[in-house]
Amino acid sequence: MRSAPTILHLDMDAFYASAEQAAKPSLRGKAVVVGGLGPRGVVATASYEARRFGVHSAMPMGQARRLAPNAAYLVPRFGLYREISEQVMGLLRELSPLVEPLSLDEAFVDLEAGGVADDEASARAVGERLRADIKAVTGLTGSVGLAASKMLAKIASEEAKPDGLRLIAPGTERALLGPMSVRTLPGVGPATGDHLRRAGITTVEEIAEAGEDELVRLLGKAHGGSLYAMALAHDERPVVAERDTKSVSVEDTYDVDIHDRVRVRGEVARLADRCVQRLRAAGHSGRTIVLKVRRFDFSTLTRSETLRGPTDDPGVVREAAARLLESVDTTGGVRLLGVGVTGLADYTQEDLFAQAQAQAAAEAGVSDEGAEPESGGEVDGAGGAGGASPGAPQDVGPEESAAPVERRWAAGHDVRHAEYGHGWVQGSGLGRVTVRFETPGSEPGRVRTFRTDDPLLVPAEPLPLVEPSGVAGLSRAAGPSCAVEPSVVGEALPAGAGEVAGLGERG
DNA sequence: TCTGGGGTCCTTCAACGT
DNA sequence: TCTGACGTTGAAGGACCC
Repeated sequence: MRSAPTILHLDMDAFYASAEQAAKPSLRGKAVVVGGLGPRGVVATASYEARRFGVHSAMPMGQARRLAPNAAYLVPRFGLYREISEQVMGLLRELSPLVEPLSLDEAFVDLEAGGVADDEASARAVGERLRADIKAVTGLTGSVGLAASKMLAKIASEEAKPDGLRLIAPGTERALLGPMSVRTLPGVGPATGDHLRRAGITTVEEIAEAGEDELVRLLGKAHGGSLYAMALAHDERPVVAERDTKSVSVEDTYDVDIHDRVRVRGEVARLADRCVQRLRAAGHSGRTIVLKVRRFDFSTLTRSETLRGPTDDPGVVREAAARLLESVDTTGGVRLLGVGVTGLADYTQEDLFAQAQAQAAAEAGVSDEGAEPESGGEVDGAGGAGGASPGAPQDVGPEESAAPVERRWAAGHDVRHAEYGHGWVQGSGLGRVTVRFETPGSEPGRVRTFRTDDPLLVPAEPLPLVEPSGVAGLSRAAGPSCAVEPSVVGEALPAGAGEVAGLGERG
């Protein structure tokens, strides 16, 4: 363990919900819940106002709605969150080359490696400046934990929430950790927590007292050993800036269980294609295809098949997934299907095959006529199903389709109206869409309702939460006027005042 | 209205090669 | 030729995290 608290853990406060509140002035100070709005959705993030009603992450959305019926319910906008995240990660990288992002809203930073802090005072100063910079650049708050190890820095940031900074001074760790619940330690979830509780262990101190042998007996070598070390505040894990992806997968939970075997096959093929798109976008291929099936009773099973070489061919993945499906009984219905690829490589078997062919041809002194299957020199799709070269997705976006598509307005998404300007979808249904016209820098705006096919209404990109000048907090007064008098089609939706519904999402 | 989506890591067991 | 030990790999499931 290092002797100074120079590991920093940053955790943005209620990130998705805070981003939505920053983007939508009318939601500030209100209960906001972000997550899947379908019948089987769960909460991704709840604002602190919503948490007062008992709403928390991973809670079924139906339960959240019962607890906080008047909260604003929004679908996540990962594009927006990713942009904010990149700004935040940029600030972290100014502190040190060793930044380890854990998710869009969380990261570790090795301050010592950055040469910006080597003792308690300098670490604290860096942490406070970082929080101020994040606020200025994004308009959002983050909590900072500082300690001598990753585990302790994470615990510290948790203690600092919301909008705070906590430093755990070296030498005080054991006393601090001792009375805490075992669930505080990373790697202790509901199952391990129960396991330990049945053995009479509920606090970190009791783990330390039980001894390593007992922990290993209870939880196995790897888990027990690491947990015992953590209980003693020993955590030597380094901050790792670059992590290789190990697998790529996609999965869908269906609003209603699927019973029709033909439909199941179709969904698996569709998921296989989506998975390959993601795989290619990441510049990977993979050798092991995994099919995941969650049945009507929530039992989950996986089937996998390892190919002779890595592939990024949609046809090959589709066929493998279809073969795997044949060994699964889906009578009774399935609620979730997933397709994944592991054993990743950054080349494909087809690449190697082509290389070998080209090499053989060169050595034999023959031209490459006939040996080159595609003009670009890259080989694709031994199965013949693909057609696009790697890195060039063959699917065209829906905007290129000539046929008119029924317009869907997702709750919370940005729109622009030719007359009223920028706003966001507050709800939709029954052929109507309700829009609140406001921007991050404006006062809370007014609500208008339109027909869903109103030609003056178009989807829009999210606006920056803070004016690009970087002068935070000063831009509010100069917000665009939303006081345009209404000449509005239709009336407000029959939802209660102030309620934001996700009607129309997911049908 | 019970229980998302995308990951990582670990454990157990079986098959297989040496 | 048979057998046991051992390591590796693959398959499946479970737990955990954000």
